[in-house]
Amino acid sequence: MSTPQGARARARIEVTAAIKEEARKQLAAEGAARLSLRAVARELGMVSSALYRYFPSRDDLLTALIIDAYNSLGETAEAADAGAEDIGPARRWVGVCEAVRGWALAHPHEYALIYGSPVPGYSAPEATIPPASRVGLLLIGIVRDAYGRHGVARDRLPAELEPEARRMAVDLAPDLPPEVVTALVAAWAQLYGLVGFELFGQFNNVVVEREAFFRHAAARLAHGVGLVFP
Amino acid sequence: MSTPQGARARARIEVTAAIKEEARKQLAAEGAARLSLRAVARELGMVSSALYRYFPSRDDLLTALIIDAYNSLGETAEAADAGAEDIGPARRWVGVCEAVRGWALAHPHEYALIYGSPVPGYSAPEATIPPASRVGLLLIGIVRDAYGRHGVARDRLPAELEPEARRMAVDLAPDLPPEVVTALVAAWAQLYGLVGFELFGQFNNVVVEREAFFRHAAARLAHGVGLVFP
DNA sequence: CCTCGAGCGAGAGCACTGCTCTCGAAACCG
DNA sequence: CGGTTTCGAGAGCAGTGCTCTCGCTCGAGG
Repeated sequence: MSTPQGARARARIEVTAAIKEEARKQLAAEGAARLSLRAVARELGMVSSALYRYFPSRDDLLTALIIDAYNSLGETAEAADAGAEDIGPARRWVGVCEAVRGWALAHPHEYALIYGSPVPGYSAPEATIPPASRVGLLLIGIVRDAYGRHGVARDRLPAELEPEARRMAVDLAPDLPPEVVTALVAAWAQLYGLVGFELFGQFNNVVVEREAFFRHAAARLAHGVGLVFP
Repeated sequence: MSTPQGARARARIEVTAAIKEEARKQLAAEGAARLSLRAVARELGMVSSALYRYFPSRDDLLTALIIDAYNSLGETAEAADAGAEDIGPARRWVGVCEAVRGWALAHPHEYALIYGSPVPGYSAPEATIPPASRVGLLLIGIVRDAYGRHGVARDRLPAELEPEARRMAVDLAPDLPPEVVTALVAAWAQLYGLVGFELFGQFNNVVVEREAFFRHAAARLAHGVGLVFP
């Protein structure tokens, strides 16, 4: 599996990678909607129909880019948290949030591809689910660590949400209290609200010092899931 | 201005409205990226070039739809809050949030148009700013009312954010304390994170009882800006 | 070693898009 | 009434995703 036998198989891998690379370049430059199969093929010196030997449709190419983007974001977030166990859970949380924001600012079109409006008529295939979960799992892990070491603050759930909260806890983090898991899921979504508003221009003429604003908001999110600063 | 003189001016208004209506229909059915000028013209029994007498480009038509969408959302939110002064600020806040979510679920493609990834190469014109502000202003108004009547909970800002917080307060709500305005702006963005995640499928296989989950999250947002339930 | 099928690139072509230009008819205004 | 503006129709351009066919070439099986 790691060593393709023939020259043909090797070429296929290389061409596939070259297509993705060129597509990613166009995505970064122009955005998903302006990504053109023909332009990618042109840039690679092939004819557009040849590209269909590698990706059955434009959507499949986009899906490959989506998976790569999720993994790139996940890797960035994980790298930011690596070896940071001793700075305390709240700081780790804020660090991961800042890594997500930083990645989004550096790759706006890729961020838009995965967290903006989904391409119309396009529904994410199964293969995107694990890469898409990486940041969420990382955040869960931070709270789990905190819960195990110093405990976390908790507040009560309304009765109507208790069954759902228990269900989410079983699915996502059976070792955490349901009210914490609920807060975690909400904070996860809210994080992307903050990033998206900054990225998509909703903060224009509203927030100027965005980094400081974001850091503070992320710290409040941490507080909301029960993490405390030492 | 209210009574167009000639039959020509009247016809122009009617045709413009018909174009927008048909475009909105296609937008709702297929999404912004698949909205086609030619298809709109075809459906209206005109030829595509005729449509350019009314909208100089596809982007201009989209802009008109964006403004309408902002106004529709704003109207819905304002209607939900109308005459609700006596249920208390926290309940009013949650009510407005639920109205936003309800509108988004009812008009997913229009929501994606205004709060999803911006159309590539497209930057929002001045004319979209006032309609886009309606929900934000409504939320500010609720907190202002609460502040005037019973006061709001406040927590401290980090030093690095104080100048920015004061600046935002001057711009948005000079009568509110800067830390409340800061929390308000963050909550405003976070609200759209919650709605967007639900709408764009990020909650699939994660959150099931979405209405109850959202109500709870919105209540926590209210708490975050200092509103308390009676 | 040779052969035959599978993989591959090129090219033509289809149906579609946004947009421009021109032309003739209709409506408006002095 | 006459001149000007406004409008719809049509043709056309450059671009898109995608399909199909045609040869060439590579490589696995006999």
